[in-house]
Amino acid sequence: MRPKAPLNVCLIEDHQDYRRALQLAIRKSSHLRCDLSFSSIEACLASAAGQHVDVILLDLGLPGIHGVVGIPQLSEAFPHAKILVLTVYDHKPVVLEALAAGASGYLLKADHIPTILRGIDEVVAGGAPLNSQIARMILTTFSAVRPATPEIDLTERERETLSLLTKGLIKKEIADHLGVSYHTVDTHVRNIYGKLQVHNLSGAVAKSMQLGLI
Amino acid sequence: MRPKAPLNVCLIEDHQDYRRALQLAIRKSSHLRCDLSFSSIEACLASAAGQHVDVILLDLGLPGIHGVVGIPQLSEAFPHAKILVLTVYDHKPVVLEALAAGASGYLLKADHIPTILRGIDEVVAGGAPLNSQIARMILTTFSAVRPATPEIDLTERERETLSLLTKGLIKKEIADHLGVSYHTVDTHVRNIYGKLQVHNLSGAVAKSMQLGLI
DNA sequence: ACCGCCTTCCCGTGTACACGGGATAGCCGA
DNA sequence: TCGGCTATCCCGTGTACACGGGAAGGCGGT
Repeated sequence: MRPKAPLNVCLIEDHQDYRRALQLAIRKSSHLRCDLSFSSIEACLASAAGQHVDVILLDLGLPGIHGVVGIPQLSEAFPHAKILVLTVYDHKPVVLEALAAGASGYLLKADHIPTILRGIDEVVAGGAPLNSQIARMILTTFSAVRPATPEIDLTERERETLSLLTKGLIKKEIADHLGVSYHTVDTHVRNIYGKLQVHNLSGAVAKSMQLGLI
Repeated sequence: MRPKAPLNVCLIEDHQDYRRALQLAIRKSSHLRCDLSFSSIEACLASAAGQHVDVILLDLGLPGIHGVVGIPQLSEAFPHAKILVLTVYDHKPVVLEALAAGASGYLLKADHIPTILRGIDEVVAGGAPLNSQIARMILTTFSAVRPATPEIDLTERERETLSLLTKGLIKKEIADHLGVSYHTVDTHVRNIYGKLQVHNLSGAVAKSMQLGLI
């Protein structure tokens, strides 16, 4: 079941107490090793470069290089390592950035130690351990992209108009873009309002993006 | 910590043995009840309609109505229930369909019983328990869509304002909502324009949604 | 103590939008 | 052939917005 060689876990976490506790907990698992532990990304890159690392447990709110910024650097320095974010931040932009930057999982410090240990194993096994709140955030973010688009059928021109609106153009610019008059665009927009049941441009843009119409 | 009333869990699973085992395991948790257990969606809809259910553990490969198809029907019959998929299927289309149809979580039968029990609690707490393989699938599916977000830090008020804008409210309504004057909202919006480099509401809404700022 | 940032409020001008009307023309299916 | 849909164009009125200015209080950091 377990791989024969123990997994090398590297900690990057600036809170001494939490880091120590984590390190101790990890060391209790016979299949895990945790000899690398740093309070900043710089320190890790400086001291651990070239070492074999399987999993990096990374805090985000670090002194010096911020975790999100450091993810690509860590990926480069430790190409085989999976990066598992472990932080208190649960704000959407941070989460999305971290995952986009290459993190393989995202746990919160509110998660219990056993959950974190399980996360280490899961990430090595090719999984993506996510705190369930984080998972929900991601699902709601992307469920916008694929709702069973309930019968809102815009005409071709309306879709074009909407698409240009979501680029921030004003009606006049859209008119030029489509080679029609301002009035035509205005009419299209009115019809869009009717179909989307909104009463202003920002509402139309919001709704169309939520419904994945564009 | 625990809510006083026990949570009602409903099982829909056609494998007798697995269902029994699950039911026993759930009943061992003092805060969970599991009196409803069916081998098909039809049976569940026929017998349990109107009952109060907190969580539905749903298998997908069922005789009769397939799980994915049944999710909307279950949502309608049990509006308050969270649907937690528990199946062997880990194929992407099935997973995405199930989640798009309204499932609040997706676990695999390979997950251990304690994981499933934890999933029940998480889903009730508003989380989205995902098997880590499933989570990875979702991340890779959507990571293509997401460009690296350049750091845009809005203030709290700006975020609130933006959030209300994406609901289609006009400035005056936002002012009322936040309990401030129109002028204040106007100022916030101006600052948002500066940070997002746009010049109108629809552009701000579009950009913030593209960047996942809200 | 001071500076910078956030939040709050205000004035005024010009512009863009929302929406009530209306119209013409082409295309397609009944 | 006629009604329905789409696309195009137009007028006019009232409203909302964009943005130029200005200012004051709070709060945190130096």
